[in-house]
Amino acid sequence: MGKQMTEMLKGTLEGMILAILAVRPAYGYEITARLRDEGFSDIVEGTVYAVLIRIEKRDLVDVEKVPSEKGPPRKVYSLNAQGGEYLEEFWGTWSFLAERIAQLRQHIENTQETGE
Amino acid sequence: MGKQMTEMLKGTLEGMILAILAVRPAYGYEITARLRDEGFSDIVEGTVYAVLIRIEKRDLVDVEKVPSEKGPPRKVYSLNAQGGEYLEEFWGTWSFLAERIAQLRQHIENTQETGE
DNA sequence: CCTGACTACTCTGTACTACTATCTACCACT
DNA sequence: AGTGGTAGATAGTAGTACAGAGTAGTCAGG
Repeated sequence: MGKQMTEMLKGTLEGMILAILAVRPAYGYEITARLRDEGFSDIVEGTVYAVLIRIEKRDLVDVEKVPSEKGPPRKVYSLNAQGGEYLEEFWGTWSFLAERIAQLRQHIENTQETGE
Repeated sequence: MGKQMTEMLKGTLEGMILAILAVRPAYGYEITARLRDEGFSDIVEGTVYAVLIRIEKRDLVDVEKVPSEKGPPRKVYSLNAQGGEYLEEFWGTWSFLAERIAQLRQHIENTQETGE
């Protein structure tokens, strides 16, 4: 994983996982696989589990143990009301940051064009 | 500063500062003030200086001491070639992440509409 | 003239938190 | 016994927050 990406994931990975859970409940291994499919190719499983444990402790998700055909039972996480609120906050924070950064980028492009 | 914002700044603040320097050279105090103007109202000076020292050590910027009318001499930072490359990388990483997150958000909205 | 208050400016040290790497361990089927 | 799905622990690295110190000018009041 690139160093820049690693740092950027701090503060966003948690939100992304909550967002995934907002679509539908899922378990750790599945979430890892989905993230990998979406291009976060070398995300570490341990990282995802750490996030899941954290959000469970903060009571942002409900947990249900479901037996799987292979291996130990899955822990299926689903977003609860509190988690929904937290996710809303996340979108707010993210939007703010993304807008500022887009602005900065725009500013640079204008500068280069006009040679300010 | 909100906890979520604090975490999100990890990995992005550095890029933002480089982006500011890409527009024109600047010194620490000035950068802090500009960030504050743009809405990052409670960013701490010490945080900015830490980033500046780091990017100087990594040789992403050139430094010039300029006497100021008030107070100690300013350290004016300007982006060098290597810093420019690094900033390009940053935009790449950021774009990737921002796109995925936008996709996730879109997905949630669609889910809510159609009740998938 | 001198002192103290205020502003501009830089830098340092400690604490907190998140992600990574690596490893352990469990379970079921072949 | 081996393979693949599944969960978790631990130690290490790195970035930001916060608090505070230090330096160098200006200006008001005595």
